[in-house]
Order: sequence, then C-alpha cells, then structure tokens
Amino acid sequence: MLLSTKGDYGVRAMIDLAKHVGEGPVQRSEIARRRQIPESYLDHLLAQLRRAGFIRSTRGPHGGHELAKPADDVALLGLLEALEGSLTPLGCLEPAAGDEAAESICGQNWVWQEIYDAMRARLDAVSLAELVEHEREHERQAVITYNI
Amino acid sequence: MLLSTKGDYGVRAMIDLAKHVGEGPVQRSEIARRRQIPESYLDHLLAQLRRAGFIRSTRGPHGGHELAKPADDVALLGLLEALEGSLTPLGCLEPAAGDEAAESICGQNWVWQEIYDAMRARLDAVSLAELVEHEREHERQAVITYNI
DNA sequence: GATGTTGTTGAGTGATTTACTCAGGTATGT
DNA sequence: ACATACCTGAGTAAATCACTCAACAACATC
Repeated sequence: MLLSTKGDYGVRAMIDLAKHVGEGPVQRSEIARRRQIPESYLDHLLAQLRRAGFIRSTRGPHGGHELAKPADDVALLGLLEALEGSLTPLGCLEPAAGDEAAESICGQNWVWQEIYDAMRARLDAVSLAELVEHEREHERQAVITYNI
Repeated sequence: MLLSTKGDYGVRAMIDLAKHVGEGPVQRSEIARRRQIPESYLDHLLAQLRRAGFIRSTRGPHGGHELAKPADDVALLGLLEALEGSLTPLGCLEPAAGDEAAESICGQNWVWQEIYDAMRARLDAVSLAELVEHEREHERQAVITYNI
C-alpha cells in the first residue's frame, strides 16, 4: 500500500499552510480541525516536516506553523519522502547500509527500477502550488454541484 | 513497501516451474530448496497460484506442480495481483465494495492514478518467459564473473 | 488394499508496523 | 507569573507479515 496516513495527513497539512500563507502562523489545532487529523498525531508530522526544512514553527501565544519556502518550490516527491521514508516498492532498490538482498525478487528488479524511476520523476514534477490549485478547482466543482 | 515476500516468492516459484516445463510435475520441496523458500509457507502461495489458474497440481507420489499455460501467456501483472492482492499505492484508487475514502489524499489522486496506470501497463507487458530469459542471462553473467 | 508420498486447508503465533495517545518539557508573549 | 502554544519520547491497541503446525485428502505402488 506504499502510502500510509502519514503521507496523506502531512501533504494535506502542507496544503492547508499553503492556502493560508501570508496570514501569519497557523496553529496545529486549526489544521487538525479543518483537515480532520488527530491533533496529537499531527504534532509528530509537523515535527518531521520542520526537521526536513519544509516549515518554520514559532512557539508561544499566537505561535504556529508556516511554509519555509514558496509553494512553487516544494515538490510532492520531497514531501512524501520526508514523511514516509523511501517510496521504493521493493526494498532492494536503493541499497541500504548493510548491502544485501541482491537476491530474491531483485532478479526482477530491472522492471521495478524502471517503474520506480518513472514514479519519482512524476512526483517530482508536481508542486505544492499545483496541489493547492487542484483543491481549489475541486471545491468550485463541489459548489456548482451543490447549487444544482 | 508495496511488495511483500509473497509476490517475491510466488514469482520465483513460477520462474522455477517455467524452467522445468516438460519434465513433469515439480515438487514443492524442490522449489523450496532451489529458491530458498520455507516449504510450509510456499504451500500457501502455490495454493493461491492454483486457485488463480496459473498452475496445475497433482497429488500422490511423483505429484507436484506445473504451469497451466505457456510462459509467454503469463504476465507479471496478473501474477503479482494474484499473490499480493491489489497493487494500488493508495487504497482509494480502485473503489472498494463500500465506496468511501473519496476524501483525504484522494484529493491528490489524479497524480497517483496516472502513476498507477503506468505501472500496471508496464507490469502487464512483462511475461514470465521474459523473466526466465533474464534470469538465464543473469546466470551467464555470474558464471563469467566467477571464472575471472 | 495397506502404505507411504504428495498436495490442501485452516488455525495459530511471534515479530513488526501503523496509527495513534499521553505525559511531560520548553519557548514565548502579556 | 501565567497562559498559550510548540516539542519530544515513551507507550499501546490493532492490524499485518511471515511464517509454523496439525490434520486431512488424493494418488501410486507394492
């Protein structure tokens, strides 16, 4: 299943921050409420995002989180890898520290390496800004549907 | 991690069967030994492959398993899906019985749908016969390296 | 037709991962 | 000081993974 809730929640939180850029820090409680994410879980994801350099956080009253760089400069690939670790479908692609596992399905890895590369390239070509744009588009559609 | 040992072991077992086609049924103990797969675990995988129509099994002394159709007609995609279930990276692609989960990361699923389709297309284009050929090639390489 | 060899099935189990929660601590504004 | 936020690490219930075990069913051969 490649993607867990971490990648899901984390990306959604980033979209939320991107949508409120320029309004000062956004608090985790707001994000959690708007995106239906358990607040105490979101804490950890925000910490990961901060350590990876995607967001800046300020403490104290009126503190919160904000994007560390413009949404155009954030690729979906980097985000997901920061949240999920490697996205490799196999485990034997990307040689780990103690290199082994060269056997087994890695005999078929020429297929998977190709698929993996294509996947990463595609994810790297999608920016956070595009995700925001798509969500806005989706919202407009939903409103229209509702009005009919 | 998308692929577990099931897909790995199962495909390797199929390659083994394909390599010994025409020699009568191959016993699970032979496959297990040659491919380093726990025999009692392999049992379940062979059962899955049989139910999916990939192999035929005969019981009793000199029984064993053999390919149900020529290796050219077996695509890697079908094999892996029979062994692993769906290969979807998300869970919200391929609408399940009780259709929901349309929320969450599925907002970004336009990206993933594309990646998923490309992946399936690539896997569908690889036949068991090709995997066998690749393994033979790999063995030749290994022998040459060893001789140097 | 008894015996031994093979495949078939389902239940069970220890280890790992997932998706969290909780209980503290630390920094910051008023 | 004190309230308000973020920060960190430990812990945990549920699910999944990678198997094992035990009993059974079919077949071949003597």
